[in-house]
Amino acid sequence: MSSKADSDLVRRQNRHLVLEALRFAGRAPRIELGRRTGLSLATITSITTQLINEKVLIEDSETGQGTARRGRPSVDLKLNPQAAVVMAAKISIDRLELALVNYAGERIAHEVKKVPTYHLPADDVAKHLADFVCATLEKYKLKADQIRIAGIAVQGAAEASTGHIMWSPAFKAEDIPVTEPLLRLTGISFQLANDANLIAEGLMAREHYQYKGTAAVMFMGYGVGMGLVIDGKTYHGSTGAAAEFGHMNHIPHGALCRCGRAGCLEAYASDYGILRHAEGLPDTAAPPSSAVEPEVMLALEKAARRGDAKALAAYHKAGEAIGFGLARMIALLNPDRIVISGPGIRAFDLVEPALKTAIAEGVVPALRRNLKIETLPMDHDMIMTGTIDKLLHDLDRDTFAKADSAA
Amino acid sequence: MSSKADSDLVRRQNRHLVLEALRFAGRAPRIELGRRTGLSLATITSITTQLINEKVLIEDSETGQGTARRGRPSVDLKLNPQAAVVMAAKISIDRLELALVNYAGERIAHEVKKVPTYHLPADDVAKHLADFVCATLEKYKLKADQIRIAGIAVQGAAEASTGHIMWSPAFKAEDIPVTEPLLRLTGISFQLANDANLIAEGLMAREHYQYKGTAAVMFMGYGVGMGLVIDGKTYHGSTGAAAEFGHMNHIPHGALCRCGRAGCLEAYASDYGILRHAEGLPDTAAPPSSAVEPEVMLALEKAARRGDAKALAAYHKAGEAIGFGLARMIALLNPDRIVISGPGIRAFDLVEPALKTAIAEGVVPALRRNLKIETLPMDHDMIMTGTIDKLLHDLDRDTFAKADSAA
DNA sequence: CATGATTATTTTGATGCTCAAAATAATCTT
DNA sequence: AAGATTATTTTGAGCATCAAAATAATCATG
Repeated sequence: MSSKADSDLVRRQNRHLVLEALRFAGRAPRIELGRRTGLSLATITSITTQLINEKVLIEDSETGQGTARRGRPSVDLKLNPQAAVVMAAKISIDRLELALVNYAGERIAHEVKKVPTYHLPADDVAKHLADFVCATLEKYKLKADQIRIAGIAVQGAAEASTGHIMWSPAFKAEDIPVTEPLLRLTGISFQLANDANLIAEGLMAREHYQYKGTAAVMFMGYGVGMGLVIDGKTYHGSTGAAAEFGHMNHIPHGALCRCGRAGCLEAYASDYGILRHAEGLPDTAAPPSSAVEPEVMLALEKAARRGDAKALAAYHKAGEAIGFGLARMIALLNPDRIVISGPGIRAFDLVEPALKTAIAEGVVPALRRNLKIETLPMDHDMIMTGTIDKLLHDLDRDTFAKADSAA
Repeated sequence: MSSKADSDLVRRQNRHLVLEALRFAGRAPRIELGRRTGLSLATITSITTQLINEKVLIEDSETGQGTARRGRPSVDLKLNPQAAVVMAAKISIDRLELALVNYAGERIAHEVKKVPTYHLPADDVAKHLADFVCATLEKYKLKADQIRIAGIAVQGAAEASTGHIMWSPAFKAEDIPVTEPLLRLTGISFQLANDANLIAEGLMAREHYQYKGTAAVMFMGYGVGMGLVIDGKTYHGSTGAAAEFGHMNHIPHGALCRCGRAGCLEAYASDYGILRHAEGLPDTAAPPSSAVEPEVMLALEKAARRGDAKALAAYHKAGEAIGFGLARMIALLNPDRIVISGPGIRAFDLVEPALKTAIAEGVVPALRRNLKIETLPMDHDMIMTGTIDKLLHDLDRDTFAKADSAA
């Protein structure tokens, strides 16, 4: 089991509790922190004065609501924006994105750079990113050592343990080293993670900052992805590349997938899979090397809504694939929630009937009795938001919850 | 996150550490407990004298190895067998089993009762069990309140949260209430769990008592089951009925399963599924209502080994089904180990080639690079052993690690 | 406008836990 | 019988939590 406990552990855990409560509430007086954490006011005083001395928290005299009640007025505490700078990056097709955020979670910067990613040699990926990072640091007059924590979100299979992108729709190249060269070129140590995992993390963390159960967050669009939250924690698998839902087999020896294998769920339910079927191409037709243009998918939706039989059949097939995929996931994990999002959700009404039928056919009733399936409109910023949430949370836990965080 | 920490938590966790070390070692002197737990000798003395006063531990003066070294001789500590009595039950087809174990893990009793389970009305299940429990208690001159913890293992979908057996091959009836009537009739509060989960728990717990990663333990035989260990802890899902691997869909609209649905993995890979295919019956042929006799399966194996084409094809199909099922699980969870066991493992050589091919076809290479697949000969006692291990572990954590366990 | 009521925070003293170091215990060596 | 050696216990310091008491900073009110 876990390791030995001592008074250090106690303080660390309770400091973390206070920081978490404050991150959730934004600002709160000591008495409310006591209520939220269950700690006595004496302890809250002890912890907060320490944190204030370390410049992790600040008192905020602006009374906030003019609610002039009698009695000594409370004084709000909040996270000190100056305590740290966080850098979050996002790699997607033909586009790099970078955000700087202060410790209070306020965005300092948001930069975008267009880079033709697909044909980039593996070794150039980190170079482009590093250039972008350095330019941004310079623009905002920051030194690398002021970045207290940094992370990168990428679509596809990201291996956290090695810091390599094993495979991503943004690149033709495979097994791309990222974190090691970035550290060398910029002096900043980045964490690499799959974008779906990060969205799931962000989403569930927001959910009253205390989601406890098991949930799957699925994305449909150019590809099909999934982030898993198991017993309240995002699950990353043994190498950090879990929940490859899009490349979970749907039909043995089935349709040809972008990844070169046959029968993956994506080959039926991603943009190109749907399109291929709607166009009457055989399942063995090679997937396109670049993303399907949004206009093309919009046109296909319109056709389906006009009643075009081929288009409808393609969406039906996609719904069936997703439904059986989810059914298999449910059989294995018995989650209490499924959240479906992604750009493809625009056409969710077209896939939903087949999806529901497939789940009904593929899952033992006992397992779907308490299951909630929700949809969530896609917001492209969710990836950045999730990444930032995770980084701030890690910073709270691993750095500022420790007693000597002063630095 | 977790709740507030105080000195109580510290003591509880460190007591647990000591108990765990002693359960693993069997017996050990204080100095070794210090080494194993990382706690100072002063703390070990404090904790152990307390535990000895509470009669949870005892000193064992029998020097053990006659290794007469110089210096003050160490004195071994061990778990006090008298500290508690644990009851473990197992429900399988036509058979109830009961074991009594003392706190040191030594078996006090092992009773078996033949009961024709299949046609039992739902309400009689708990009655039969209760009678058996009461008779056993009487035989060993024990009162119900001496049983400190009790658990039941059952094949099929057991819902821990409600204490109902949702569905089991042992019963025609469904949704059978178990723990509630048992408590009423015997005064003992049982935990209900799926047998595969319990085996997984026992297996991984033994593994140096510190297995940390993600593993799947699969069983093949009359049915197909799975127990999941995720990040070092057995995973039970939101209602306690996770890892219904046998009823994970393999082929949409596929072969008829015992559970009434179509295309479940079990319909291809369980004894009856293999047999049905070997006998040339259609996939829609109704599964038998009772277990396939072991002799029949042995005969089928022999036929396959003689080169009988139909038998070979049936095993091939089973291997493919299991392989794709595992491939899907791997895509989702990226485990670092898969352990395959169960009575069906006798014929593993017959299914293995197709199984391996299916995994190779169905899993992204990155996810199987570090994956270990092992087989383990089935030992029917594993279920009992796993149940007992889990109960003792729970007892350590929830009862004896608490400071006032004296009772 | 001074005094009391009220609410928030800090201080104080008690208690519990771990730990390093010193003290004790129980052996074997010589 | 006096040392050497190894295991355990005792002692005193340090740190954390908490309940209760003390203090601070307001509003209410006669």
